[in-house]
Amino acid sequence: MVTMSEVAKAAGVSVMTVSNVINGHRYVSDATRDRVLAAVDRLGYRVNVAARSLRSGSTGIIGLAVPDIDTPYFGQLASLLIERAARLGYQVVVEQTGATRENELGALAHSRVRRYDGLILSTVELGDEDADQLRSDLPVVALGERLSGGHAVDHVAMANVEGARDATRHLIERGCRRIAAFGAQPGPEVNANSLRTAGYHEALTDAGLDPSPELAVPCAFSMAGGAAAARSLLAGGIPFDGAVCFTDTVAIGALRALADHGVAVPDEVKVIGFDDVEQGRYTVPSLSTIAPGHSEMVDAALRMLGDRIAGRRGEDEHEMFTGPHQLVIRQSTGGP
Amino acid sequence: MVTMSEVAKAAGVSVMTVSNVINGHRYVSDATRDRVLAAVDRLGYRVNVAARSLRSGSTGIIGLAVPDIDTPYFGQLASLLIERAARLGYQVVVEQTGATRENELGALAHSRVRRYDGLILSTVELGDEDADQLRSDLPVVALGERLSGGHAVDHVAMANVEGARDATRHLIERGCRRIAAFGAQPGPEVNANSLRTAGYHEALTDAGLDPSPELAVPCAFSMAGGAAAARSLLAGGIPFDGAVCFTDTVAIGALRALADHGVAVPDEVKVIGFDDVEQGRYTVPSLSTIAPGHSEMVDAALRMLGDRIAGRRGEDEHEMFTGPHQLVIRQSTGGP
DNA sequence: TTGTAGGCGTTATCAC
DNA sequence: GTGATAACGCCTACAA
Repeated sequence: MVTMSEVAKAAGVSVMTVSNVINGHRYVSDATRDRVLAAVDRLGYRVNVAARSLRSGSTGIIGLAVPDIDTPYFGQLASLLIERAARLGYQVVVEQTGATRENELGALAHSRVRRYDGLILSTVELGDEDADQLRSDLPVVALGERLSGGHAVDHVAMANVEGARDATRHLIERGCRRIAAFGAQPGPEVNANSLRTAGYHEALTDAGLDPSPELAVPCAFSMAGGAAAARSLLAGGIPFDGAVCFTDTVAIGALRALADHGVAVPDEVKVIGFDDVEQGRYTVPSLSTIAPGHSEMVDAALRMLGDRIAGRRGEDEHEMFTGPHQLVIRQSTGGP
Repeated sequence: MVTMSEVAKAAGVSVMTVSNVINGHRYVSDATRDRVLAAVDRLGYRVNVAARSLRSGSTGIIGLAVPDIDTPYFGQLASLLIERAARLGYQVVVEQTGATRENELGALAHSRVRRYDGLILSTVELGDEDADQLRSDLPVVALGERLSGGHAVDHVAMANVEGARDATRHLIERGCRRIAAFGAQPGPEVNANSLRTAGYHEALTDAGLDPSPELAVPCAFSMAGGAAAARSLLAGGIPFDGAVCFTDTVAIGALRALADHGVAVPDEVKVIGFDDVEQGRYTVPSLSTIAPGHSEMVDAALRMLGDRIAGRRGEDEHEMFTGPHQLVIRQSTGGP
């Protein structure tokens, strides 16, 4: 392993001069710089980041903890984050929690966190009761909904209520009267399910429609979940003419199940998702959805993390950002 | 930041004893161990990996360079790799190259590589002419096809020729006679396109069918690419009754375009993909495909990397592994 | 403009 | 069983 002192020896200068050249500091003559760079090239010297980290106290690495990266939503999130972080000079370690509370806590608690300058934690199962754990010395930004606010974390959220409300309202405007909600799960907890359920109910109530409990079908946020939810209604003979799916993956699964049962979308049932994953442009029919402002969310998360790493915000000042949301109309609700 | 020496002081022992406890070494009495662990807990001590890395010379980090992680194929690859690597005690830094040769080389050349114990490089644009660059002091495993073999790298590949041949043969057995290839690009280079094209031709020839150049449509390995390829045939009025798509994403795009043109799959045209991404189970119709043995490939890559990191293989001994492939029959070719 | 000394936190070695 | 010491490679001060 080539070290600075070997380069220094080869170039006939001191270690410090090599360091200055490597880090682009001033006060190095052109001649010296050239000699050093030549030696660097010749010997194949590369900075040892471990030593640099030890010295500087920072690692240049951000952790990203998500349930599973092989999922359209989290894949897109990770892709954006890695790209933007790279521009800021950070690399990203991806941890998969499998959406278990245990692993989400693990991402915080494990010794490995000493490796990160900051952590972006996409919480799914982490609830209010765990918020204390987030008070670590590690800068953390929570990305998700399972926190009711007022907690000791910076937080980036989606417009869950408003998005689900707009999606439901859109179906109502398109003439639907019996609108199912796939992924619904009313409850006191603050999470994507309950917030979107609230938005769904809000739109129904605003339109003078009665929420029918049998149309609020809980399901996993996955294609399999969406397919199962749709099948359960179809098999039960419960009529519906619209489906608000709480994620695009749920919607894709629902489209699949509807196709299996020979139900025409959008003619007999209109379907809308939530997330605006790229996939939705290519389903048959293409999928209407709520775009939750991924790009803005990633930017906000990085900005918050950067501020905190740099100590630009006090221990007890916490920021909150909600992504802008937008209705995207495609074929599954009668769009072009 | 709590250090070992603070813990040592609190527990009334030396730093070395703390280190021994942390690392589970022998020769520590139970009483001492308990005292140390209590102090660790009380002070919230966490190992500083930078210092440990500096000392040990290894980082516990593997790099994974892929074109874009927000893609079903690479997402699945990354997910599997992160999971398996975690079990081996490694974390994974994901780099996105955008499939440019420049960035793929960058993943190798940049100073940052000193951060990795090893690198898994999913080559797309890196060709034979770059193989020399792979001769770095960093353990590297190439995952992909753009290398003709005999090079100075460990290499994990897919059964491209055989997979494409089996896919094509399957369409022929199902009665197709004018079979398009979306993503085809014959040529002397060794890459996924040309190898799969070769397999496609092989199956046609074996069956006594003439490869018709107008049916070999080059396209990007993406949904947009597949849609464009299918549209170009449809718009050109070129008849075809089968389509071998060189990736599942291409196939999903093709399904979309066929649906737009009112072409029934599988009745009028049978479609098969390559990769077996989860998505393909939920398309309408569900997608027949070639499963390339992802799991085995990831295991092989990690094993090779591990061997090399541990120095269990000589500088000039290089290994090569080809994943097992399997035909998966779903609705798009008349399956259940 | 260049060089010297010291320490970041950890662990291997070797005494005790 | 436990502890003192010396590195690992780099960079901030300070000195020359």
